[in-house]
Amino acid sequence: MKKSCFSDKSKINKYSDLAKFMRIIGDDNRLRILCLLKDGEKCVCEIYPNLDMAQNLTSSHLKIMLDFGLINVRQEWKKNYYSINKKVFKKYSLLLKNFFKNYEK
Amino acid sequence: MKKSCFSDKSKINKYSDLAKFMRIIGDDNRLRILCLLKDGEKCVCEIYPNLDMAQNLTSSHLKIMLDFGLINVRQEWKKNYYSINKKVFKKYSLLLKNFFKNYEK
DNA sequence: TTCTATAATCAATTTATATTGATATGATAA
DNA sequence: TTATCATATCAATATAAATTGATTATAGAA
Repeated sequence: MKKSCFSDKSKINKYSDLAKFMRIIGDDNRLRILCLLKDGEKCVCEIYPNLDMAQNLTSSHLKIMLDFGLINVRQEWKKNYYSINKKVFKKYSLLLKNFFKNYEK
Repeated sequence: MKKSCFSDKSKINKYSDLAKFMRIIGDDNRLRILCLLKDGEKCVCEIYPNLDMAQNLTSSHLKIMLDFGLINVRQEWKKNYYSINKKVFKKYSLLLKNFFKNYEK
């Protein structure tokens, strides 16, 4: 019986990490924010009017993704510019790819 | 300014569907169940002892994935055999691949 | 019929997450 | 200094999801 799904500690951690990542991006608002950011760095003031979200709500979703490491901030004058952390995006992109590898064709 | 992330109805729905899918699999227990099922069809009685989960908890996670269409059931005698719905797996696999397409290298 | 195995369901609880409204911070401009 | 802009944070609330315990349903065996 294959045990690698659950009894191997490093695999369990990998899954729990992947699950957390999916909960981070498994939210309509955050997915839309990411979609905007894929187009390039944006400040909060550009994000929330376009997504029709409250400023504080937008900030809080940005903070969730920032804390997870999915995005970066850069401060300039009074503005905070957010951008995608490509390294982390790549990491999870590959984990997902691996998880689904036998189901793409 | 690129608007396709949020103002195009069909894109919004696509994202909200993808977000829901990620919430479905963004759970350690469900991810571990799926990992088991990738190995082939299993009945509940094979799943919960291996994952050290309560039987009813296992059933409830299976139901969540079944309702979403991610897995199939087949009844035989008193046992319910669950398996991965490859078509649905493929669908989301491709959506994810597309979402991450510029971040794999 | 009664017992047992397999599994689902329900109600209750716990835990986590999202959202809102109000306020605070810090920088710059007037 | 005061006003304003961009943003973050906090407390409160709302909503949703996970988990548990107990019960139910059903099929087959004794």
